[in-house]
Amino acid sequence: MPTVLMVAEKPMLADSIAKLLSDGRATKRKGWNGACSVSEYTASFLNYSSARFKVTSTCGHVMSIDFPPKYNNWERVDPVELFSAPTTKVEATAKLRMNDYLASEAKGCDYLVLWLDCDKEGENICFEVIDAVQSSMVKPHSGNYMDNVYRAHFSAITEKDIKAAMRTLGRPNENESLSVDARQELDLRIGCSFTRFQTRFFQGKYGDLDSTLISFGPCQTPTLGFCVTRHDEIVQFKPEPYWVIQVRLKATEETELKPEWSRGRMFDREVCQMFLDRIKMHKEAVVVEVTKKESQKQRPLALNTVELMRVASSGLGIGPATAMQLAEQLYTRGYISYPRTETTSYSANFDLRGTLQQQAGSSKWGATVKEVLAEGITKPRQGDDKGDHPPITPMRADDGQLSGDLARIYEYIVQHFIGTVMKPCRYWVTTLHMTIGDEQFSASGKALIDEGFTKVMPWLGIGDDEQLPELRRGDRLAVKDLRIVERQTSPPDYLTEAELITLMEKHGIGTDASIPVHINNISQRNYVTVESGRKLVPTKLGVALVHGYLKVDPQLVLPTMRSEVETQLTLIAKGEADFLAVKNHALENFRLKFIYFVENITFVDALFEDSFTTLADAGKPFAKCGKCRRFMKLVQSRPQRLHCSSCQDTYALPNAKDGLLKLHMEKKCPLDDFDLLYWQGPGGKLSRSYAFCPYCYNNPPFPGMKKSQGCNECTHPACPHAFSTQGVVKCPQACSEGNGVLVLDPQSAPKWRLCCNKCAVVVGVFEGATRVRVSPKQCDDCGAQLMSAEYKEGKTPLPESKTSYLGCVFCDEELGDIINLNHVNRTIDQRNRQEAALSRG
DNA sequence: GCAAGGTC
Repeated sequence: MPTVLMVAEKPMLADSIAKLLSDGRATKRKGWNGACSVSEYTASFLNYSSARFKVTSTCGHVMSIDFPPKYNNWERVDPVELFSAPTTKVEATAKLRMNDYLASEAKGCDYLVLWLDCDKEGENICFEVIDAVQSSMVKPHSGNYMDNVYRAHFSAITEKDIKAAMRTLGRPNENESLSVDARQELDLRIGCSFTRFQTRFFQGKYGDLDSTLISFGPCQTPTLGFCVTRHDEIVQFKPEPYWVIQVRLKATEETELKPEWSRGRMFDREVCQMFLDRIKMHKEAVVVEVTKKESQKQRPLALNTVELMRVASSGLGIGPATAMQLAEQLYTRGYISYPRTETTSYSANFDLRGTLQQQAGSSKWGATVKEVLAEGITKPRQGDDKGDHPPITPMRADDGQLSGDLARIYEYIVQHFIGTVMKPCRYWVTTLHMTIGDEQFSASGKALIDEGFTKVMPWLGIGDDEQLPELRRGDRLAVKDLRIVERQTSPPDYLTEAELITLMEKHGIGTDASIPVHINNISQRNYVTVESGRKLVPTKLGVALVHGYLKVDPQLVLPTMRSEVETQLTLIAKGEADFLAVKNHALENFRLKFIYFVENITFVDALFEDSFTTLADAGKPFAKCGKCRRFMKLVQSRPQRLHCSSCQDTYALPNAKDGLLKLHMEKKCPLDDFDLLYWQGPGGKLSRSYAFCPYCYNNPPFPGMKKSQGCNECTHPACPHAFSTQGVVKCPQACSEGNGVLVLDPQSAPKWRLCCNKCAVVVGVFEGATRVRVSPKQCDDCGAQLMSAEYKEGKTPLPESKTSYLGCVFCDEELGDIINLNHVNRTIDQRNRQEAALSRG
């Protein structure tokens, strides 16, 4: 009996496929990588009356593309090289060990059936799976491995579709896969080369440019472009005055009517005045016609991901990335169906009624649901079936466990679902046509006929205030007021997140899964900020960048940058163009663009100069330069650095966020006379800390030393700050990075501590001592340097209340708690646990 | 430290 391995794109799909194909008889077990599951059953296959089936999955892409490690040095590698550098494939998610996992499940299998999503990415993952399992599977008699590899083509996760796909297996499509390979390589080379170049060019050049990374990408940059384009429209907008005739009529005893003038806006006051003069003697308006026609507000289409993100942002004030995290949670907790889908149409056998019934007990909309169930469901509008997943729908009722934004997202999904099976909202639109003299005016209002779905989505409903008073042809209304009003044309508002999502979708920038990532990116990179109403306002960095591209090469920021490449890639997918030819052509095109951009960067820089202050104008005097003995300034915007304006030098500094940087007690480096500084990382008392010389930190003084090292790693044989004098003992953890040494942290009083100069180990010593020193003498037993400590009278924890101590803190058992090794042990425990987890995996 | 695309 042959064994057939079947692989889906995600665990959930593997489960569904196995369940459908085995009519629910499959047995399920957890895969050893912790993420996937394996379902097994027996059924017929090809000409075999009986075959053993194993259904499992990947978790998206198995592999990801990157440059080999030696190209990851931003200092040494010229970014233009990234257009020709080799690339390698690395596992997309290392901890899942997907290659090993798939290979182990494939052992002894005779056939492979690929059930990856039916799109280009899925086709590409097919070949990643093939690469992973090929050598583990049984070789076919023909000798050609691919003979036993099949591809299932399905357009919905329904019994009918999945079973049909199983009956009509095809082969994986290499061209489609190649088009994705090309896309990946282009994105990598283009994105990384531009990002590295512009980051290195601008970073450190300006004082208030707050960004450690100035990224560029074929999706994120056009996304930013949309926001800046709107910003430009607002800034460039010139308000123009215009005039209208405004009239107030007495409609009934209590109500007034303010109809609109048929000529609308007049951009010439004199002309407007002329019209007013012609009619101002009239004391009445005459109703000349009343039209009344029925209109409808359409129900929503079944909910997909992009629409959920839009509503979350504009209606609930929840950003797309957060909205998707919440939706993911609702899904894993069983409240809603799979939240990543493009489909806006329910399949023919979708249990609308059953889904609706689950909501009948709700205190919020139970009554409405019962009405709909009693009257009967209205057939939903016809949406688009993309064949991926069913629309997002509730799967079970709220059991009171949901709160906050999680509950709000859930409630919206329920309301939206109920809305799709209700009637449209019907209303009358009444329009009154009136004349005052020869001028025409009109007013229109809405009156509800049937609220339909707006009963459950009340914010879309028609308000009572939209009604007009009952009037008939021939009615005369007294003019209460007639005048010219001056107004101004107004600029558009900043782009909302919801509008941005729509623009991205329209131009094919990103996918439903990646749209929130791109929006997050441009905000985290400090290109835009999210303001009230989730409006996206570009920062001056965002504006300067986009204007720079527009000046040098507008294509770099236009939405067509992506779509034009996509068009080319589709030719590969269809087999109409050669993979290498298209890829190389696009690469060469962007390589030339890159070179041109580099050559013309001064044009971009000119815009930066207008927006940002130079280093010399920024920052505050901080520490003295060893060369000129003048104060260097500390520039605090990220990445923080020191700048000497007289020497025109800039020195990089330790750059973790929230760390503490200060002068090191007015001490100087004996090598270069620079003021020494002291750095404590963001973890407070548990993080590494050390003294360092800003010059040596950037220009390692001795062979074997690297950049970014402090005095605690300096090999100076005699300097009082170097580890040769301040080091106490080899790190007890034998840290992986090499020969770690515990070095006295010179500014740690009163919680004195030793920090390993290689790893995260921290040892507390002599807490409360007024003075702690490392002695030049060594312990005869263990070889550690002796340490001395001094305490104030009455405040000493030392044995026999002594106030001073000299000895080996590691051998002297009398010291007890005065030496605190807790953190060492904790670090070692952590490491052991990690290693154990890895070897188990 | 970099892209965009899958999904956990």
